[in-house]
Amino acid sequence: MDKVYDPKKVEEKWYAYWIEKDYYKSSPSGKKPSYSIVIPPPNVTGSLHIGHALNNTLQDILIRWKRMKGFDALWVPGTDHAGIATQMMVERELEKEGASRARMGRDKFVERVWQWKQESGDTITRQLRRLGALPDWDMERFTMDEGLSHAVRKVFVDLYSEKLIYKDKRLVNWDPKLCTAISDLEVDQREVSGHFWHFKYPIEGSSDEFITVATTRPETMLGDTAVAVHPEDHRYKHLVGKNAALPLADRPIPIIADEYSDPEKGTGAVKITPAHDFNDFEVGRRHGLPMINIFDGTAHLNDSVPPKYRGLDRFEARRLVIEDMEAQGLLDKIEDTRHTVPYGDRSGVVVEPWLTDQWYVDAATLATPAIKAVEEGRIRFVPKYWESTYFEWLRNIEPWCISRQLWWGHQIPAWYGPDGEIFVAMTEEEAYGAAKKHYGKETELRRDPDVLDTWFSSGLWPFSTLGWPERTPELEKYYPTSVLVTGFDIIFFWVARMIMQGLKFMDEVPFRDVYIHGLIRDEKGHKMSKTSGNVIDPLDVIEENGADALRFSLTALATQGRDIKLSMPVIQGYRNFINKIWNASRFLFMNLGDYDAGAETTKDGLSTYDKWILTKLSETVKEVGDSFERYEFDKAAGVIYRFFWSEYCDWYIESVKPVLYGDDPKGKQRTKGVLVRVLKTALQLLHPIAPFISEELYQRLRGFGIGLSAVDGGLAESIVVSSFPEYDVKEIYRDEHDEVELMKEIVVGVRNLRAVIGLHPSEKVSVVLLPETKQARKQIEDNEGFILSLASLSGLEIAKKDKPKKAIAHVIPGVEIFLPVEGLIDVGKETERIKKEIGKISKELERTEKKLSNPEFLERAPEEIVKKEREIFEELSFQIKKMEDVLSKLREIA
RNA sequence: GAGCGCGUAGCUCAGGGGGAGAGCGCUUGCCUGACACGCAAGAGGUCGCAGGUUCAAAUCCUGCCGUGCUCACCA
Repeated sequence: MDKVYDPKKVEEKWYAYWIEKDYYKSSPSGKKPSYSIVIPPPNVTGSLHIGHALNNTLQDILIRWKRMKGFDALWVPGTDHAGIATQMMVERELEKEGASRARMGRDKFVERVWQWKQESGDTITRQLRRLGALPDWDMERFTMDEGLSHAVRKVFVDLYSEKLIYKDKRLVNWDPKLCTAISDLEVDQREVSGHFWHFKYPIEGSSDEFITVATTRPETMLGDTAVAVHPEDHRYKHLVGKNAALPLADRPIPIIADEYSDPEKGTGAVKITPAHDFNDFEVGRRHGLPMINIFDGTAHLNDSVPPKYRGLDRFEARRLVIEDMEAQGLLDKIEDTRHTVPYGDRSGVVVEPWLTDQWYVDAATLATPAIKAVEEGRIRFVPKYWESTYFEWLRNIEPWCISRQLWWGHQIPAWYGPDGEIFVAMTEEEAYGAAKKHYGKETELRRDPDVLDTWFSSGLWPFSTLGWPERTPELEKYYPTSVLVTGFDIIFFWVARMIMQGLKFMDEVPFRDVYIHGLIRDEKGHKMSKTSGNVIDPLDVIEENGADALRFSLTALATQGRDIKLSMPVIQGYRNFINKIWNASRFLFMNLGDYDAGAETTKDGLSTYDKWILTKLSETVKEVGDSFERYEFDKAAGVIYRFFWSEYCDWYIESVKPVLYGDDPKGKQRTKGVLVRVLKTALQLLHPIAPFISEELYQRLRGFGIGLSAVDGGLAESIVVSSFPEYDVKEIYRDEHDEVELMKEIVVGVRNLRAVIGLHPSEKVSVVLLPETKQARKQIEDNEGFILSLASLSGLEIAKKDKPKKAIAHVIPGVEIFLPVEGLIDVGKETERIKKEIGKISKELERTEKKLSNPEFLERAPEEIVKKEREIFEELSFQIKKMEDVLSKLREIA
């Protein structure tokens, strides 16, 4: 066995083994209770980033743990077709080849995207395997699969027939680079520096009167159809009803009174451009104003503006409008300002409010039951406070624009007759059938060219992946799923929509729990991004430190309700832990030799230390199980870490060496038995978090004839299918536990004294112990070997009363420890050390005394608290008193 | 502007009414027959500030300060 664990030698091998053995498979026809998770499908174009690594590690932990607990665990993997991202990517590829989407035509282009998907679409799922994620690969889904597409059409048709989907002409967020509508959520509001341009609009029929408006978007003035002032604004009251002469465009526009105008803001008069501003749109509707669209789809000015400006880009137009206004003396002034501007989160260009026909979902209607489900606790967010984020959004939800002017995605199942009549149907034949009925004859139809927002299909994911609308065995057994594990950034995009759609079409919530984990940031707390160059690539980490080290790090850091600051040194720390496990096991294997596999089951003749470590193990088993149950991943990892390193390695293994190197054959077998038992149980606790090393070591144990019981009975041929340890009170040995804890304190005390005088670790000396009670005396006698060995002593004297004259001392509750010193003690230094110690303890004693002297405390505090406080008082008093003695001794010497 | 978090050791973070914790870093000493990705011993903290509730507050409440995120508005 290598001195250092090498993940490369084991990871691939065991992953292949798990697949070969079908451990990943769920079994809908089986009798086991179900536990199911659907993966938040990563973009098919994506590659594994650190956020995916965290998200999928947590899901894998839950699935592996539940499988070991005897559940029929289903984890559905898959990817999302990511309409815009994928289309953009393939278009870029085409560009390099000198081809283009437009020249190719729709069918060819879509075919090309599919071809790309076949060739490269599995990148991210391949990378998930490297992480050790073990979903049910036979259930892998893609949002554009035929089955899922069928579900999408069905949902569209049903919602349309209920009028929950409708077509409407209103302002949308239009991305002029991608030439498609996007939803509110896909708009990124960024604060930028800009200007207010104050424009003077002449009043019609007056040569010297003006009304001044301020704008951050001068070019839109070409589409103005009114100027609004507040009805109560005295400054402008006389102008209401008159017209302003819109400069440049040379049109009269009415001056209207509307409460939207805020007298406090700007000039108090506001230009109204109903076709290019959401607020103005509302004003326009109220007053029946014309809506003049001045842009084409790429945000170049169209023929609705004077010829001079036609064809200009919106920013060129802005420049020219300002210039022209200034030339006409109508530019009043320019103010600097900071304001927010909407950007497309994909394209990065400024989004235009643009008047188009789009398909909408009546989200408010679907939201009502979705709100109720969470209010009533049928869905539980962990941590709970995310519920308020969820509620706030759903209670103020806007119609959801679901149509996208793209080619890659689910084409909307709507067909138009020559007169614009709409036929929504599952298939083209059905549409034609309906048209024939409607028109009374065969009629040519034109299909709506648009596709649906990608989130529309991912909103169906928890049931569309399980075969809906068919009532498949999978759907029956695994819906609702047990938990959704995801980041808070897609609560609106995805979580809320799944809940709305799940309740609508399954009449049942899509998942019981929603576990929201944090975002991974760099060590300074900044978001990781390619542009800032601070990304930690999970694949690099795996390459360098192994998947288990990465997984353990992420798990240990996954505290609830906090983002994760990740850095390489932290990962290395957990890699060291993985290596520690390797070496503890290596130690065991080196000593296993003639191991009798029956030894681990014997309970007779267990030593105090055996019982102590078994107690610690049992406590660990309980805490790990409880932590997983509560999604407290960090705690589970922490408990395992401390148990394994600070108890098993630091104390148990060390305590056992004399036995292993001694000549008591029975004791050796018994000890090996306990070592094995503890190790294999610890490996099981570890397995959900660190699957590879736990499997590797378990397989090596099997080489010695050691096994774990399998969930399905018999011996487990892999730790994956072993039965997760259960807490057993019979394995708690309180007395032995306490006894060893005292011995550990004595050992630490002795080591402390050794360090004080700078003794070389190999130098064996003798100490004098003075126990306060008979019980402590007996325990020290019983554990002499332990103390001698772990404190590397040559001898140990248990004193009655006499304390050694020339010695340095250390006091722990109930025991005084003396290390006799050859030659002279440095009295000054020693006095200082003891005084410092007394000072520390005195402070604590003071606090206790204060409490105990408070009659109200004695009266009102619970009895156990008072009792405990008294015990503390006794302990501390003992220590102080003994150290005072030491001090006076020191004075005698001096 | 509104909502939600977070301020605990040098750093990253647990804890969450009753003796201040971990990891990393730091100091000192060690290649001790699993491991230097290691072992041992240490140093280091008015638990952001101010009030309040309580026998008892790092912990609960209120306010303030600092900090982060989300949503909304911006002529």
